[in-house]
Amino acid sequence: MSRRPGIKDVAASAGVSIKTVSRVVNEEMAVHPETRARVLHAIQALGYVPNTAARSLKSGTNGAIGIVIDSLADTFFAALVSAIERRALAEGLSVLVASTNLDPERERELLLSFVAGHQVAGVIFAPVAAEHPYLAPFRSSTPLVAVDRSRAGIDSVVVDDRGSAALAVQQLVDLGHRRIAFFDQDERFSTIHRRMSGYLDVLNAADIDFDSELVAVNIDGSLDYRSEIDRVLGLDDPATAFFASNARAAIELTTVLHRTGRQHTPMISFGDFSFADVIQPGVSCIDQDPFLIGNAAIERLLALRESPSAEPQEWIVPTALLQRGSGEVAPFRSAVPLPALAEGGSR
Amino acid sequence: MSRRPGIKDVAASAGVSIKTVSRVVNEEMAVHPETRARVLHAIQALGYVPNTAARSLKSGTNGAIGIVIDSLADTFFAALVSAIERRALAEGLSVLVASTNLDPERERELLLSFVAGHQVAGVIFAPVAAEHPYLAPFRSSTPLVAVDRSRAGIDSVVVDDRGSAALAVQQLVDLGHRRIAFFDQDERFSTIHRRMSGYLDVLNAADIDFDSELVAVNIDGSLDYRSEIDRVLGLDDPATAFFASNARAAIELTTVLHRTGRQHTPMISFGDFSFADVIQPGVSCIDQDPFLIGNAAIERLLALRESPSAEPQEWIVPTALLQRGSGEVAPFRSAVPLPALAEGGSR
DNA sequence: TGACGACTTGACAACGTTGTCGTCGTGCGT
DNA sequence: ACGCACGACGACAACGTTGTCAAGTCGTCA
Repeated sequence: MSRRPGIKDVAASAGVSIKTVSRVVNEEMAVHPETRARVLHAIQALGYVPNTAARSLKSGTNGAIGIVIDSLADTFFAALVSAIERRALAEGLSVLVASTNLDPERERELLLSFVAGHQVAGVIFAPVAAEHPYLAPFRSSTPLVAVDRSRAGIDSVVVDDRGSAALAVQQLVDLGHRRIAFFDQDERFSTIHRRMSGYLDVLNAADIDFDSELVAVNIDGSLDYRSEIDRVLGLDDPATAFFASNARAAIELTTVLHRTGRQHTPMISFGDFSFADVIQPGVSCIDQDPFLIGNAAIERLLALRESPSAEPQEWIVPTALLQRGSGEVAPFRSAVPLPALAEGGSR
Repeated sequence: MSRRPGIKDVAASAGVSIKTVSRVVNEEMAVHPETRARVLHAIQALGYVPNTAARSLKSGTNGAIGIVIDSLADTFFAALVSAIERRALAEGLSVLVASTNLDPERERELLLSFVAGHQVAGVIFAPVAAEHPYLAPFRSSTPLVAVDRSRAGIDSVVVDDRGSAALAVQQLVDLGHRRIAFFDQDERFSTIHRRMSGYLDVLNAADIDFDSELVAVNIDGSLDYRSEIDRVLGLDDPATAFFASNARAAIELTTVLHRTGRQHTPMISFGDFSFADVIQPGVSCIDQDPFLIGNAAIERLLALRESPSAEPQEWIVPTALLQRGSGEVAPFRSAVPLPALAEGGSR
């Protein structure tokens, strides 16, 4: 049979030159209405669809924005991509997604493939490696925006990790907690490092000694939450509350605590998750809205398209402490007198 | 400054012809090792990355597989895409994702853009429209696989909606339930239509009259779960159990029931969701594994690449009824004597 | 009437890569 | 010594589209 119809076939069928067809397709003016109608009819009849590859070869850009994230199976990133896609659509841009699975080498491949290979109109990525020297040649021509984790010299959209974490921990301290477990510390994420700083800030300000026994360290994602939880709750001076440094940890914590009948253990999570407000008690969270972050990221990217040589900015997206119950509970056996707050929380 | 290095620059720098560079990049044999080394060195030095657009223009395919789904914010689809991406990566294919938001017109645009515009190596899509006549010209050249919802004449990967739903409803009937609410009926999805058939199958076989009062109808996603739940529980002959026809409905049901203190109302969900096994009682589910479906879909797609003219097949991916508690409860006031089962469920 | 501008159209090159084919040299068999 | 096969490489066209530029038609104004 015949191959896909190309612009040539349309031109022949409409009795015009290929350039005129091109003009019609691209909605350039200066085409006689009658000619346009003939061409349109031929396009319709043949089912012509312009070839994207040829188009972007010619124009040097492919009208897509590349997104590189940790994993699509992560609901935070899935929602992030969804937000970006919606806005990109309105802008007439399509979306190219790929996951790194936290592998810096794969990150490199993907970013170079997008920027140099596909010549995307811009890239939004959750950085894995500490530095991305290989992106330097493209800085001036392709807008790059880091999300979730910031990097020096690159436009970034992040939340105030340190401050937000401090807010959460402060609430626990105000309720009388002195032994707050930190789940989990993970070398791979600078965000978590900053959240730890916020945690330490509060302890310092409240004159509470930092105890590394209260920190669960996650090596390559292989932390056994069950046994770590048992450990910190079994210390001579046990934890009276949990601070989950990320949603994944919060989910694990919640699951284990519920399964073992300790669902009333005070806890606050950095990062919301579905059902955090359904279970009893509701899990109090620092809410890090993926839609907000996604929208901010693509907004920044679109701005960079206009003025490519703008200085890199770091955008801080606001968070909120959602008080749902789990984080508004004083220690069961408190050594200090409780303030009026006690049970129940606000809201 | 200088523009991005092209194959010509590499050729000049290495002192060879562009064709030789092409050979090295594509790992064709018949290149002298020493020459190859020179070229490789030049590539390294210049930071050359081959242009994808030109490549796919020449070869007629772009080495990507297109995925068209309802929405990335839906965890089921996010996991599905994640599974497909992993397998595609192993195959050296990249992934192009886009959401329809259930708009058939947008589905059409996306599918045509992928198949005709981008000339993808294959498409996996969750069909929205009842028919896709515009895909006919590509049937022979581009592998197409429908997921989640099957369509005549197109390779499909689905679960046995009718049988699985029947399995769940049967369990409720076996426990003595005669008034089982169906949440929700939604015209837009044929899967839900088939699940309804399974529901009716069981009622018929058990000689239970179908009562349309027990069915919550969702028009364009605007169902008010809260009031519908109140309605079916307030009937003269009220519902004693719920069958959620989809995960979204299950989440809404669970949320409302928990918030209103009726969390022990018997219920089974078609479709698992996170935390279904954490809350108390756990929500019994028909488990429809997105990874299983994703893997099957891409496996079928890869097979179609080998033999493009194979007859369309419908693959049925197995489901499992996860008994977690909520679906193993007899009616509170049962008109019939209870079998030995009673409370607690198996597992 | 002639010239000039506005509008419409087309021929052709170019984008960066790969496929086709031909050339050149070298080693081997006879 | 001659021919032949084979390995290594390059010149050139082609993929489908858009940008550049020139050419054609028509109406209008002096």
